[in-house]
Amino acid sequence: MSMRKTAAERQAEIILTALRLAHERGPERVSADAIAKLIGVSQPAVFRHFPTKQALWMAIAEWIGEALERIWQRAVSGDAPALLRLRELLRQHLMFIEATPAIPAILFSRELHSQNGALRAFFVSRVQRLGQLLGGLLQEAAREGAIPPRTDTAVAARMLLSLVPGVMLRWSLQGREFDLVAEGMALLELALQGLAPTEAAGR
Amino acid sequence: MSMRKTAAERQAEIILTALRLAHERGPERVSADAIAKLIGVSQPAVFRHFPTKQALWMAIAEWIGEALERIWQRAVSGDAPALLRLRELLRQHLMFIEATPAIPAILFSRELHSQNGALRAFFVSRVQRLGQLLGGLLQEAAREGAIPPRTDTAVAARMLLSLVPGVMLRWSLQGREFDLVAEGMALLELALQGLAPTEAAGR
DNA sequence: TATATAAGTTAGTTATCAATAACTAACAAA
DNA sequence: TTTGTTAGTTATTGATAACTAACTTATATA
Repeated sequence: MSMRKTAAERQAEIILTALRLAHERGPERVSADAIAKLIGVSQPAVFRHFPTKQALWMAIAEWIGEALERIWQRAVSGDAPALLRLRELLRQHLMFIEATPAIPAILFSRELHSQNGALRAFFVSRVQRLGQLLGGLLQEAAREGAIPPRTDTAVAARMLLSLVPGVMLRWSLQGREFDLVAEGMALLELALQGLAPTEAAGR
Repeated sequence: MSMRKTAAERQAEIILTALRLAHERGPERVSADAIAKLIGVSQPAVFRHFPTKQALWMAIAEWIGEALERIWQRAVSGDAPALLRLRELLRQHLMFIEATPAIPAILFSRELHSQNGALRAFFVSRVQRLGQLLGGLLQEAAREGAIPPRTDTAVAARMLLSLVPGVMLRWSLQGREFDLVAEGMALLELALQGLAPTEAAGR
């Protein structure tokens, strides 16, 4: 009957269960009690591994942040043309979100927006990090001649940085009834047309 | 000491106070008790005017929906070129959101995303309504020759429909430290460049 | 194999929430 | 001036939340 686990195992279990709950019932319903019941321990056991609820949210955020960083790094480092790498980065990014549906729920949650300042700061830093990566790829694309050299890559990066969460929000609001990756990539292509050097080179 | 008000007055007062609380403390903290304390009545008085909490949220949503509809109508109906009316519509839309900062808080709230199905359905219908108006303006613009006639106006409308909440989310996440209207309009211009008939006609 | 320690338990506390029951005071119209 | 309606009250309930104190047991290793 003794199903004791190491702290590291239990912490991972708690984080994954919290992600599941955040998606299924909403971030607000991620309670220590709900997690405990799902993994088969008592409610205070959760607080043994995370001293406060806020600490648990930070651990969840870091889990997401590390996963995203791996995805971004893999896409950025490559020798394909910059615009292709940018497409691939956003495609992988959207695929990860589709596979981890708790992310929109957490990103849009009040836990983030009004309650937990540290959590918000962490996500802001991740958004800015993505902005830097996109900006860098756009600058490379400008040097490669794939987009006009006069393009304001900072504004263009911020446009993509708005487009991605925007389509996520619509996806979340409409009950995930359209294909997030397909829709996101379609909107990306349309946005990139505006940066194409000539009418014909939109491809 | 008797500060009795008519039901209509009290209902309006409750809705406006709820909007204020949704912004200041987050939609989750919009409790009957908090509202009651702010307007100087007892907590059950709130439930006299709205039978359930959900009914209050629906009334809040309808208040927002009606305000937006007025703004959209004013911008759509006019005789300026369609693309100018589209810019004006989105500018007025963003100005209203800047003046009513509870809207992003509610739009991203769990109240909307996981809890209150009727509320979510209402906001989805409002988003679709905006999509129709934008799509209509883009079709007009295509007929006027302001954008290429082959443009897929439905996809373009959905791009704008993602861009707007996306910039709202970034604004909200970053603690409203940039100018929502200026940033939104800058991103809109960049997005419209992609639809411009020729390189030179980007203006 | 003893034992320290880390992983867990039971049994609480305090706070906040939506909602209801039972009642009262203001008011408008017949 | 009576009478029905409506806006309000106080008091309470039942859930659910985060968190804590005090105690117990599994397990790795000296």
